[in-house]
Amino acid sequence: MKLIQDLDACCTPLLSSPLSQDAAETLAAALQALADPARLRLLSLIAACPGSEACGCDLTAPIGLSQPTVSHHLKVLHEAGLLERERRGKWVYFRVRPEPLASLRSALSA
Amino acid sequence: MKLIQDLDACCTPLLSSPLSQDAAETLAAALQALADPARLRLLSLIAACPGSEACGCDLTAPIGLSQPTVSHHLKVLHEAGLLERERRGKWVYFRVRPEPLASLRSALSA
DNA sequence: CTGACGTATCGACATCTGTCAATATATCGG
DNA sequence: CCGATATATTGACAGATGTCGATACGTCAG
Repeated sequence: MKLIQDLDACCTPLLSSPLSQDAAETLAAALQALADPARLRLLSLIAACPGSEACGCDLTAPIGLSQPTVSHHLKVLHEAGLLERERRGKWVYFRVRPEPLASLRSALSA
Repeated sequence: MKLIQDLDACCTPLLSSPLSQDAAETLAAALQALADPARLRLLSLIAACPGSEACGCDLTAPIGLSQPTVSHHLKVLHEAGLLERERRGKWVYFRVRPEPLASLRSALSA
């Protein structure tokens, strides 16, 4: 399993030099985490909340998927480093981490 | 099937407002086209060639996959608008189109 | 026309992925 | 401790995806 943490380290801009197999796998894993409509909507939904953070309990209804499915997508985003996760009592709050998105943007440049 | 052409039209920056289901599907389709190690390597390989263009016949060996598989990936990239395709005699040349990558970068911004 | 070569398509297959219902785990209020 | 509520995990399943060998298609040289 590729670690998405080191996107910066691994990924010179896509169009500037040929990617190694390893770099390609790392970058692909990061893109894969984003390449799902439900996950994109979750990210944008959370980003639109005050403080760029939202309680998990407020995310199931607007996405229109079952609670386990939403939980699954949140886990994928969290493991990709795109979301911070914080437990407060019975609730779990998620906050968008903008850094990996910035890394992705520069990896997709010339 | 989502048309990736209208990425600009559809996709306000991810973190600026909640995505509609339609916009999310379009953006996800574009990301999906990129989210594969072989395709990323093909893109970067082609971009590194003089004129950002390469003959298909020179792409199979460095990628290390069968000819049908490489042809399949090139088709995916072409249908996503990421590659131009031009036949010259028995050869087919591919050129990187930077525009959709730029659209993706801005879609992944705040 | 024929053979050679580059490319595309087809069919098959294993694997991955998104989804849900059922169930487990965690936390709190009383 | 108990019940209620939020969240996570499990198991199952259908559909998508990456891969290959075999084969078809296009184009050119002779």
